[in-house]
Amino acid sequence: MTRRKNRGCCPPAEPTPPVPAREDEANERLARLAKAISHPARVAILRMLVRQEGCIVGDIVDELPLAQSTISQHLKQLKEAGLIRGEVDGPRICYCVEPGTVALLKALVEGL
Amino acid sequence: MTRRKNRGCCPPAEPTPPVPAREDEANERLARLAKAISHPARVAILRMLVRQEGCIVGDIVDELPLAQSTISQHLKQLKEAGLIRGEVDGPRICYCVEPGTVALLKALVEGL
DNA sequence: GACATTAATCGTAAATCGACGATGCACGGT
DNA sequence: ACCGTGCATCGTCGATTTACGATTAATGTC
Repeated sequence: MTRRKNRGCCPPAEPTPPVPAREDEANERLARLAKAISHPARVAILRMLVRQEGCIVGDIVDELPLAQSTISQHLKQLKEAGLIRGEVDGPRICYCVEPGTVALLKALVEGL
Repeated sequence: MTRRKNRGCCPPAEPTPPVPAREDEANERLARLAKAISHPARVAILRMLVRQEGCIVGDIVDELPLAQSTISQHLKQLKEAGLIRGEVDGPRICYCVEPGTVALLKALVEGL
């Protein structure tokens, strides 16, 4: 059994950031978040994490037809956008969604 | 008076495309739409068109600190993603939102 | 028909992206 | 203390993006 699920390794979520009042800032924020999910692999990763199916990098590598280093780079981009967070979990690293940022993304898109 | 608004040059909207059933396809679709709004200028343009404030390219060029050719390229990307549509309006070209595609984008993001 | 206006396209340069293999690093286990 | 495992980072390559000025194409006007 190599499948690992629902590790529950990702505690306190940050509060949802507010939608920027100035439109320019909202545009920048939305553009940054959109860019983070502008690649199918990153969307797939985000979905996996939302479903909490295997937040360990190895699980993600198993699911996607990409090299480990490539996955790592996609994770980095998602993390830099604030959409996910990585916690050290023993020798591994557990990624999980940052629900507030996802909520902000939804709000920004809804506000279009 | 150089400001031009609400030309109403954009008739029948296409119906909202369905959210793809297969997750891969949904990921690809979302990634493509996200990429289309992954630049602040394109978000700004989309907002202008949603508000129907000046759908003429000249108006957009006036609003943004970018060269005409650059704006034209951004418009092309939005058009290729299906988010906007351009209609010939005399010597000018009137762009407007494709509401169905915007709705699809909202649905895909909401489904994350 | 000549001309101005409007917007798309072309050509180009700099920066970024996406992918990979190879390497490095931190941690646990023995 | 030494491996082995798991992941990040580095170096590289080709492809794509973003920006601009210059040019071209299409339309309306005189």
